[in-house]
Amino acid sequence: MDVTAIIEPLNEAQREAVTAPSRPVLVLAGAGSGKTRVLVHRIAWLIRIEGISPQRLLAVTFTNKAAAEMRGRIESLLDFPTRQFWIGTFHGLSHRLLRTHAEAAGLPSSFQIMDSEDQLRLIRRLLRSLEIDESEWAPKEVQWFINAQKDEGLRSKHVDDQGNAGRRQLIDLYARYETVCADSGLVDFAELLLRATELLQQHSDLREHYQSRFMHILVDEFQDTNAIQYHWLKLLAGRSSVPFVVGDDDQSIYRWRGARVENLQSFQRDFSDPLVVRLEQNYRSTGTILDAANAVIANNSERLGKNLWTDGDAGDSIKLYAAFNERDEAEFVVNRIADFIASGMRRSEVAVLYRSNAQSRVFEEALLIAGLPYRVYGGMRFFERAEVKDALAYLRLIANRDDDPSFERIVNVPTRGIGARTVDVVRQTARAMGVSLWRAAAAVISEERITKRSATSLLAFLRLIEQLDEATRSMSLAEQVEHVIHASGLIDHHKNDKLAGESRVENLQELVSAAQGFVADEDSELPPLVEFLSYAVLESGDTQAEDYEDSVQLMTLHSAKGLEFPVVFVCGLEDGLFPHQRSASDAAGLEEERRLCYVGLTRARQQVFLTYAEQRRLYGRDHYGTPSRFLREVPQELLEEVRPALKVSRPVYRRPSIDKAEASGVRLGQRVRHGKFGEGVVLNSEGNGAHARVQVNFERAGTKWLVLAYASLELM
DNA sequence: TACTATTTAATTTTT
DNA sequence: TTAAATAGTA
Repeated sequence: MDVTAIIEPLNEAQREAVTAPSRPVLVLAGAGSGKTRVLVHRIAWLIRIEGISPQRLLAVTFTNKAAAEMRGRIESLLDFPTRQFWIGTFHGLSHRLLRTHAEAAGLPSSFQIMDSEDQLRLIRRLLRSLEIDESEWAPKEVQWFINAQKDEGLRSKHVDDQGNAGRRQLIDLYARYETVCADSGLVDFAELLLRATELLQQHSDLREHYQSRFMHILVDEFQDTNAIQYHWLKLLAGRSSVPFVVGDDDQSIYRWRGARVENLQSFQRDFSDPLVVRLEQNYRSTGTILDAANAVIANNSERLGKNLWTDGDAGDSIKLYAAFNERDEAEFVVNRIADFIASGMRRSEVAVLYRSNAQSRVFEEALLIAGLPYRVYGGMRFFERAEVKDALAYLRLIANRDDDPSFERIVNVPTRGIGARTVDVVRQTARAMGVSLWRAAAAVISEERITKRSATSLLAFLRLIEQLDEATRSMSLAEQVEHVIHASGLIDHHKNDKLAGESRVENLQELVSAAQGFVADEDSELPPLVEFLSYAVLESGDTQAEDYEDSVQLMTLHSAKGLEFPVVFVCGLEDGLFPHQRSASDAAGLEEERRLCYVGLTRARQQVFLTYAEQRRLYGRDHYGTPSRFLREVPQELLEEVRPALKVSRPVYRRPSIDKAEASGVRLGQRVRHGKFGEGVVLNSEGNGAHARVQVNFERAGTKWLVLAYASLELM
């Protein structure tokens, strides 16, 4: 392979990035500007032209999907296996480091990973054992707190209580949580990163080893990195590695889970003399779509600045539909989809995007009526299904008896006469003795702390696990799984269930297939089972098994990031829904919503439809919203309002134009001042014209409904 | 222990 | 509205 094959398909900016000399590179890659191509070609360039050994490259992504795609594209471009080459997610690579250096990291060699659900269960159990009322501390909040600290790189001992008693308790819970995890040999997702970072920080020999090994470190979606990930990168890069990061500040939509766009700026400060390349030529969308997206995002401040352009056609105008209510909205969308399909388009070429998952329902119903197959993104993944997790819990307990969450999960699944009282005694004993539930169970039996009958049941459970371990020791992984799902009684348990039993049994059998298809690392000294269990957590599988049927794509704006479709519907464009009410109170939140809108628009290749509903049923109540402010940010000349053919069934309703809604000036989240009640925030509004009313939450006077025409509110 | 009634809370998501 | 979690009952 010569230079031309790598360079030929690139434009000038892409070429500049791909062929950059050995110095830090920051690629600001706009939507649809070929960022994956740049990463893949950069790697090809480094290997083929610079002659760098693949072992000396590290490529990091956020999702397994992105990692797999990159791997695939490198293989097809270079026609060369990428086995020895480190491409993976932050979590996957951290996991690899921790497995390789478990001892140095202070972890048992057979440590296991908890997913968020496991983590939440563990926290719930912790709160219960401390007799902390869940109404005082919602387990979710505690979980959020702990993860947020870890994402910032902080251990419980590092967190400042700021003289706040509530915070002090959270920190205390964090500390106890750390102890429980350590005792059970469990590691949560954030812990993978934090622990790996500490490993590199505390062991200079390892740090230097990896720093000199990885000559080049490539990072995808850099705007999504959080504090610990950035720290991780800096440690791995050291002084000698050359970082090559690709990101887009305008597509940063994960600030709420710790992502720091500022890392883009920090990068320019922390790495000397970086080359900054902007990819602004877009190969995806029509000129009209790009103009609209550029105009919307221009309302954000503190951008690094970018303007997408295309040398393609302007294309069709953007269509706007003002629906009467959410059902009318869905009907409109589905009718349009039917038109597109009638004109020869495939169903999978159309995507319906919305802000929150709850919105999918109405679209699903309408698609069902129209007989159009669809696929909803998100939801339960294979390895997250309850029955699959039960089976995995058996396997985890076989691999590690101290795994308390797994013990709790299956001690009485299927029911074997071990009731809540028995488990309670075991829990208390475990706590008093400072040992795992497994050891405590043995003690409870020998010390006769429970009834004879309970003791028999509990002993039978302990024997079962021991037997499963012994019986499967010489088996292959798949045989092992097969044996466990039968001998544990799980299969029979679900067979008895008439309702959902059949699919559960199928899923358990699917787990055997997954084990069969799992290729364990040849070099690893760990049992394949331990590796498989980690794989199951880190790569929890697809939301749905590949459905081969051509179907309309339904998803949230968040999950649409990185995808593209010829036709895109962005729905529910109402203030309060999109931008979401809960992001409306501060400027940063609003800007993130706007970026989300930008992401939505730039998913489309040919045609964008924007819709909003004047009336929307949410949580059983009708809401009368104003059209989203983002609609007003799309230049009028790019928009074409679509009106439905008049229908008899439709109530006669004066549809306020967007401009009129703007004229009222009162929007959700808007701060207002009232002569008598003082200052407050607009929570809700309904009606129009002289009847328009708004609900305002006043700081001093509480929540009130006011008629706009009389209240004379002052906008702030 | 399993089923039923009641309460509660409700962006966005990957690992 | 509705789904999920919890509390109460047979």
